[in-house]
Amino acid sequence: MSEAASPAFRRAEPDVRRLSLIEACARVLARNGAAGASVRAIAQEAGASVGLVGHYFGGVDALVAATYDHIDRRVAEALDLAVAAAGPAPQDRLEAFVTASFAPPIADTALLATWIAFWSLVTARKDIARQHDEQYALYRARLEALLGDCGVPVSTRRRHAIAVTALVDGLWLELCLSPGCFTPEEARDIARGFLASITSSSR
Amino acid sequence: MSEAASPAFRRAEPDVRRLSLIEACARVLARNGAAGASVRAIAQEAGASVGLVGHYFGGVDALVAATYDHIDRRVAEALDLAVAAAGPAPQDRLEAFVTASFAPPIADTALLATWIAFWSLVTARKDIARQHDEQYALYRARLEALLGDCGVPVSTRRRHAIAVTALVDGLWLELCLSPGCFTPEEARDIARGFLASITSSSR
DNA sequence: TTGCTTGTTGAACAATCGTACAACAACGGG
DNA sequence: CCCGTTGTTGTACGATTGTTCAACAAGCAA
Repeated sequence: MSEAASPAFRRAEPDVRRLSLIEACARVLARNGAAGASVRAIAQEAGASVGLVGHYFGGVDALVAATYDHIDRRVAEALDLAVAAAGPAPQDRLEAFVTASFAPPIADTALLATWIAFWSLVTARKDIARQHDEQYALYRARLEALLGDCGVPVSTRRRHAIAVTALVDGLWLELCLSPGCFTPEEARDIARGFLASITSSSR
Repeated sequence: MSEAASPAFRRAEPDVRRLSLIEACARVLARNGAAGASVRAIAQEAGASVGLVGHYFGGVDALVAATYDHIDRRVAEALDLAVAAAGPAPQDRLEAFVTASFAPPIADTALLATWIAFWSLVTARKDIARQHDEQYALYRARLEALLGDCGVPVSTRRRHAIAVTALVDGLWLELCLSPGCFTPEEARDIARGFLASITSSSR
């Protein structure tokens, strides 16, 4: 009697497997913090073997960097979605872009864990520092474009983009780090007020 | 012939030894990042043995927490110094308090490393989360007092303190994380402009 | 079916981790 | 001078780390 035993494992499309490892890494990061994100913990979370991490990413640091990159893209998509849902008015679009950082899925402790793990690599590794610079520049460029649509002149656009980014980052960080200190609504109102002071003065 | 060999080690005052371990921890954190802050690396940096860390702090996490606490106090002292040097005018004192974060010794990659290492513990450990909440509340209370001196009414004081803290934290973070993206002077100007919009509207 | 490609596994490895603890020695009080 | 206190040392220990790699098997082509 020939018995077709269930396969010991499934072969996956490279991209699919990569994604499952990345998502597992994000979950472990959120659950155990940066210190607990070991190869074995991530592999177990993904239902794969330890060797696969090395096979697809070469090392743990690279996997963390890839996880940051992936989550950063997801954040960017969430921001795009918020802007698209805001309608055509430039002011509304700018406000939607900014305040989306204080609501799910962006304001999330799980995201913070990934960010912190990534930041802890920026100081030591040069290539990761460059990756951070690039993604930060990308975010600011999007913000500058939205500011431009609201009539903020080129001369002050860069400066205001830096300011808004800092304010949002600071609020988001504290919101994730110690929720209960202030509410997402308060953060949103603060950001709104700041945007109003910018766009009203450039008209 | 009785030879008085040079002592193999010196006994130190408990506080002195604690401090030397804390400062060594900060240096290692700055040099190797959060991942490289092992008991052995810290002990070697302090010129002490591995056992002393356990003797004085009980564990590495507690040492990192103590390091954060110590550096946080040093930052508070630096802020006090900046305020004291600013003179009597409330506006000047507030501005000095805020803009001091963008200059040495506060704007420093070494400080950032300590902060990140500490943040990475906040998610996982409850007692460290409470320590963070307390120190954040302390900072904000100082800021609220300075805002009050500038005539900001009680009703909006809390909200503005949260906003200023977030802006400063965001600027400080990015300044340390990728220096060269914008200058300390730009950060200072941005913070100044924000403070002006707060204090001028409450008069 | 047969054979090849290659995604996948998991054991093995050296290195490093944090903690515990018995032995040692510096220092002050007798 | 000696003796007790205690700060200090460093080894030993088991657990865990990241990485490597030979063996295996899933899936596809012929």
